Amino acid sequence: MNDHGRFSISEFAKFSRTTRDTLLHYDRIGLLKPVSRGENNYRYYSSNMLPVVKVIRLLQKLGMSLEEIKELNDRRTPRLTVEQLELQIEKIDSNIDDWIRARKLLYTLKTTISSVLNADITDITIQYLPAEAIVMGDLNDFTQNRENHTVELEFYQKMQMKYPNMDLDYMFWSNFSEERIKNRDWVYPDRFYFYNPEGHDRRPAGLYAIGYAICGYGQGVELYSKMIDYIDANGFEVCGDAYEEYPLNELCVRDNNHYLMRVLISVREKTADSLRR
Amino acid sequence: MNDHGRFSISEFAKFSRTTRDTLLHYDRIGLLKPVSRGENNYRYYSSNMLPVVKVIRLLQKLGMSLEEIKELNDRRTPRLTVEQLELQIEKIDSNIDDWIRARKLLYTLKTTISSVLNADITDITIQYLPAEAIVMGDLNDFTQNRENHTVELEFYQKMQMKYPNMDLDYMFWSNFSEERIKNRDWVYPDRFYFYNPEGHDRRPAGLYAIGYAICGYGQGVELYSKMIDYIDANGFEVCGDAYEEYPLNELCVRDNNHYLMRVLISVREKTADSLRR
DNA sequence: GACCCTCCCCTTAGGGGAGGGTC
DNA sequence: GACCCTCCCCTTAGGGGAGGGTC
Repeated sequence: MNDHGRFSISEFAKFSRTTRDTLLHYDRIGLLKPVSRGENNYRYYSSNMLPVVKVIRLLQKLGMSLEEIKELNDRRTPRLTVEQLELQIEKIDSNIDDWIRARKLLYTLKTTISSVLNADITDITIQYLPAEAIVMGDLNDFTQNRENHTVELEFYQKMQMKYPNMDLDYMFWSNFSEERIKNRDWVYPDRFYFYNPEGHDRRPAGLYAIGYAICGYGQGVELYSKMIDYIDANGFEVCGDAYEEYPLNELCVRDNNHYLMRVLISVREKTADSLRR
Repeated sequence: MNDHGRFSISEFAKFSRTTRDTLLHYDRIGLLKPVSRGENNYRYYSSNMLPVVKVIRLLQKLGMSLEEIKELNDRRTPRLTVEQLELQIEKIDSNIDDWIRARKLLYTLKTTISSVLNADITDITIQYLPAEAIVMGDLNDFTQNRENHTVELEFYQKMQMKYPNMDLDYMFWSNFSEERIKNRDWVYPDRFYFYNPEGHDRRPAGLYAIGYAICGYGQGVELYSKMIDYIDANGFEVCGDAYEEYPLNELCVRDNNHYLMRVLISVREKTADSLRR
């Protein structure tokens, strides 16, 4: 094995799966010079330089600028290289974690949207739903006319404290207590929650009245009245929390008055006792 | 939950873990406009826009330009979004695979360098070495004065055919047959090989004479003579292939005459029979 | 005809002020 | 004093020719 490689620049570019332009640029900035120049001034590369290109490209993908790479390269020793390699391996591990999280987020978005794509949204229905993993926030503090975004910010910050390792980039929705629903008071949600496969809380399994409305955020209040009438008229009664969420929202709908709101209200069949009242 | 968010641009930047400048830029190119502008012309954002920022950033990380993202965004419908999400999830999976491969490469480099950092390189030694996973090439064709880089290119291309799913970005080294060593002919290697945790071939377990030289590529030939003398003088004899590799090379050494060459020659103790000859 | 050279201009996604107004 | 606005200039890592020579 000798060092007098005779790969022309384009051959070497193909060999190393980069481009001629990239190699020209590396030469220009002094990061990677060809082993030799022909009498015609042609650049010649050696196969030994291949892994060097590979490592440069990898460090770039890991976020280093060519200048930083050049600096490392100019000071390289076996010991420093081992140190750097260990560092970069850690970075790769953290990248992999990031991608796994990102995947979870996209997957949750996908299943959320898919879940309503084929749903019949014109009718109110009563369905049994299995439990679902969510993260439920603390009681919101809407006293003294505190502004909406302050309360949201608070929720978000508390969540970050409580679950420092959890991804909080999910959309969050509104939860109303049984009392509030019975009082027909559905302006200020008691709590915020969001779906997350790792959530420790549960939207409990059970019967739910499910209704849909196409509307903007907070513009679908009349659905609640309709649902409560429907629940009563069909021999059911509210027996737990209500959940208001927007499976189709700005992420996939352009017109902000045409989001899809879904309301779930926990119900049970009326008992003889409740019928008597 | 209403839509009249009142996050100022800097608040929202912090909230969404981006920068003010980025949000300004998104506004400028029409990708993400604030929900409203104050009378003072201040930009106001709503918490609902948070996942939108997240998804934009994710798509960027997945290699899309802001223009492409804007285009998708301008045509978004629930169905198209689901399609896109599926596509991007596949991309993430392929990214994860890429990082896992990259990790393997860096890890192999690291262990290779580490393995000689503390080695005593002044003496020739005889050591038992366990088997090691490698990828071994076919017989090289150096007939008719074929050029070195042609043979290397051939090796590389054959390897790509043979192991289409294997990473070929490793450094490859020279293997000499027992005959060649006995004939003191170590210019043209019989085969090339490289270390790879997934290699199907093996550098067999057994006794090896191990020698080191600090030199440039192909400049350490006298080590072979020394080693053969040493082997003979100590009651051993060559009984298999020799391996010539450069654990410290351009990747971690600046001076191309100060690489570290390591030669392994397969040996066994002389038998009574071989002593008699 | 395909490949190589140098020189020069262009792009994306923001970052960094300057100069002036607002909370 | 801290934050907001607009306007304008700057950067990194190449890609895309043009104009001319080489295999």
